[in-house]
Amino acid sequence: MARPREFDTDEALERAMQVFWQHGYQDASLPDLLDGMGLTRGSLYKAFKDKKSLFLLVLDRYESAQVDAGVAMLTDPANGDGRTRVLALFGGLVAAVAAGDHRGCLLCTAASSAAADDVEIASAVHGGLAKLQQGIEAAIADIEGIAPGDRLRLANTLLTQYIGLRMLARSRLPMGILEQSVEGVADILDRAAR
Amino acid sequence: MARPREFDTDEALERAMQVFWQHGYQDASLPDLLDGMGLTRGSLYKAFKDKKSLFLLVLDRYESAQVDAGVAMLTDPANGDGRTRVLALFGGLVAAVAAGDHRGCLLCTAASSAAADDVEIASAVHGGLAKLQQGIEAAIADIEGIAPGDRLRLANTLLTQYIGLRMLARSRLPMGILEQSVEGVADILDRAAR
DNA sequence: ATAGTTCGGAACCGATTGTTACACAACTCA
DNA sequence: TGAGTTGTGTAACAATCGGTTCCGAACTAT
Repeated sequence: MARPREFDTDEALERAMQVFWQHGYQDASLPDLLDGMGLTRGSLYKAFKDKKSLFLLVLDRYESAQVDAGVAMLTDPANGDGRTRVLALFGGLVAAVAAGDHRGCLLCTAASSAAADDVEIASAVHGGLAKLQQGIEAAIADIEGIAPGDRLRLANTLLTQYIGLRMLARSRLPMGILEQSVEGVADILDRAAR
Repeated sequence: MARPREFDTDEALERAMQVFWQHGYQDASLPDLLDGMGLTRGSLYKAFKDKKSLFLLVLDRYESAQVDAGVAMLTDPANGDGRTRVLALFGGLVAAVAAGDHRGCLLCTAASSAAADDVEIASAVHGGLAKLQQGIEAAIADIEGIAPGDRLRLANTLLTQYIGLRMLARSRLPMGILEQSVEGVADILDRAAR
């Protein structure tokens, strides 16, 4: 009935996520996206409406890929006890930076930018972070010695730590913080568990 | 010999800081700055060279005003013991947000934006954060029961916590984290001191 | 008075922003 | 094969960006 699409929508979305992840919502220019996605203006607007709609799809993809993977790791008993799983989350973060990944967290970057003024974007960002929050809380619940009443507060502390570290990862600042952050988190966990 | 400046340079710089604080370096447009500072293009370029030079002056002002004030509070024994001083830092942060201040941290915002690619800006940002790091470490040194070898790591953990909280403050997300963050920090301190 | 400097303000620069319009190509279905 | 439909590619859009340059007016110091 009509001409078929010459590119794979899913793959284009994946590439768009990489561009937004590196540059943020506003600082990712349309030429940046077109280059990264490998298509032209006409195709992009035909397939994804406009820049904001594309970003909302990317946020959704990020949540169902990156965030859900982290939550799955935090909640799967096969990965060890709760303490091990939490430390694995932060260890993965440090390892990524050591490997040259300075993109930080797509959600955190969006949350602190002017993009957060948009209701739909803010809502999507909030959903992703809340999901991560619950993942951390679930892992904490699998650590012995931590009172149930302390779980939420501790989870919030760790989520804040996670956000701070990902911002530092993005900054490329030689503060020497990331290198010993896992030990710092381990201290928090071990001293909370008594 | 010449016509005197009709505006106060210091006051203009203060207003410029407010604009950059709220919008970040890139997202603060020239009209934004002109409106906020209450002067015209000709005057701004005559007095401050260009946008980047103005921002560097603002970063310097931020460090010698906001950061130094925080460090002074962290290091002055008149404000109580080290624990009290650290908690006051975070308490002030929470109070500011509760009062409607969602500007976050000028240094943190700059650090995570593309402005950090500029060497001079990155250097100034690093200097400010390092100063804060040392202030926190000094306060920790005044807490009994914390081994000297643990101070730096604990200071880094708290600085990360501080950065994360200020990013959350900027996001306006209703995560319910800021409200109980002081208790979370108190837990970290109390459990580290044994 | 005069030389020197800064003022506010407008005009303009080239570049970039996200978006739209349109002609053409490609495909399916009858 | 031809009609109908949709994607592709490119040009052009209006708006804004940061930055620069000009101007007559205002003012001070010599």
